[in-house]
Amino acid sequence: MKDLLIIKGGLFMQEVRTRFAPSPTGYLHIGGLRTALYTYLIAKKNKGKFLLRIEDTDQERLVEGATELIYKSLKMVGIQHDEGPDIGGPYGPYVQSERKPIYKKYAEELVERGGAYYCFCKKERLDSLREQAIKNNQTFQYDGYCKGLDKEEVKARLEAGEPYVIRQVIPKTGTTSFYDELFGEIEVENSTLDEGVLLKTDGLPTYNFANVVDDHLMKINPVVRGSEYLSSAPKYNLLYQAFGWEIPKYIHLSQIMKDAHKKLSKRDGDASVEDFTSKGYLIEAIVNYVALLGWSPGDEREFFTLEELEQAFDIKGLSKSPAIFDENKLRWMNGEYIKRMDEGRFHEMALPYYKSAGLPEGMDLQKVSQLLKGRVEVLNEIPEMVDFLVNLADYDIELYVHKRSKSTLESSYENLVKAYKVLETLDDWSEDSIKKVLFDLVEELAAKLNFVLWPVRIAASGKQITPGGGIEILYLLGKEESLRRLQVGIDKLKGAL
RNA sequence: GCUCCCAUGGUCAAGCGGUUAAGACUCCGCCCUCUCACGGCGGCAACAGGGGUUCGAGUCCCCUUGGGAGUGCCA
Repeated sequence: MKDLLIIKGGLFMQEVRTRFAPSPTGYLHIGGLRTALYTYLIAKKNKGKFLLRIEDTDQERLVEGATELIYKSLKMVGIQHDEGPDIGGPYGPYVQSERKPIYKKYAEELVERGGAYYCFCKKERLDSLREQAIKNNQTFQYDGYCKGLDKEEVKARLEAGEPYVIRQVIPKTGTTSFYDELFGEIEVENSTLDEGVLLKTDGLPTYNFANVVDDHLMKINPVVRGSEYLSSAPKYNLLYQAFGWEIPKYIHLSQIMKDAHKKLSKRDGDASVEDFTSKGYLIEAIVNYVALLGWSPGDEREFFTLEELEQAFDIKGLSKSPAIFDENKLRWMNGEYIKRMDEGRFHEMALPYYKSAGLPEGMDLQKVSQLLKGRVEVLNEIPEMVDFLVNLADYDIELYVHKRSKSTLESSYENLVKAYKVLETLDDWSEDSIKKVLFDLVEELAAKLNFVLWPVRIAASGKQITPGGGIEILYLLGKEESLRRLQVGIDKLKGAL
């Protein structure tokens, strides 16, 4: 008896082996990330293997360096494949263009078995057929023109070196069905299926053929892929049957949408994983968020590390309907990750942003980090949050008017003058000392804290909202700059009174 | 057009025949507070429509509507 592995109540009679099979056409985008993640998790949850296969059978769409980008992204995410082009494995090669002879051999075998046939039709003929179909409002299907060719003729034309493709034979009548672990039984009429190309003129297979051959040879089970393959799955089953191969379990994943109508795509801009990380999103937050887009653990948990996902994941929680990517919620989750991060790491990550914001040399950046950590959602918002520490912008004196603190232009002026006086004589410019003299002042005035601190903070920052309060800001600015700014405030108010 | 799939608040989602239909994000209010944020408390907001089946339907079936995917010598 082989191993028994349980997926959604069904039994797996063999080792679980899943594969992520991107085509190297660019960077890994969010949808690809989620497919890779779920595929990986299904393998890990079942103590199986996860492999990476590069599907580069479309030589025209190849993008230089794209495969490396995929390695890089997966590594960043923390997904490690057990077999793949870069690390090898018992079922290689794992790059389809390097498997060319294999597909030819199997395509020929399929012709022998009656599951496929040679086709010599020219592009022009197919184009006009397709045009005709569109005109008649019909689905295009190859008309089987070359299907009836007798063996001798085929042989002769092949020997003459005529270009050819190999097409799949589809039964004219009857139905074909397949079972998806998520969607259940799906049945289609064979008459709606096209006798598509399996092996192209250039000798490379189409996806429709390569995926079946490779998944079988690499012992992939279950086959996990996007729901865009749902409608061609019957054809794959027909292929497995024609070869006499065992049909794998299928798990088709719903899509990630940009909005209700458009699916998330590279063309719409920032949809790649690296676009998000470069904006200041943490990879852990991205992974966590994406994991929950289309999957639910079934309980109230929403924070997961990769390791926790490996434990918790179950295809029962997969959603059949497409999910809309909500950057707003990603922002929130990223903010949560930042809050939970240790201070040292946050400081390290924030440093480059301080640099680009132009924070002064001598400033206590650790303190800045302390103030920011609980307030930042995405790292790239740091520069504008701290800009006031660099320059005091020209601000509207109406900022001094604040109802809750009972601040008016007059009171602000008076309090600023008093604050200036006590601060001017302060030698130890530490947060504690500043706090002490200002608190003493407040006590002396028998006022509310904010009556004094509101105008101080406004004068020190020129902004209505700041990370940190007045005392913290004065401390960061240093005595000289602080006094200068307070004086600016005093002058502004004086001019207005 | 044809084929297939999907359908709970604005978004992510729990729910698997009997619930006051969870929770999270967003938004709003209150509290806390040296501003903001955090935190705490509270609130707005959903079963697309119509037929069945059933004692009883968000949950099962059918139709309609809406949406998505496929329809390539792309994957």
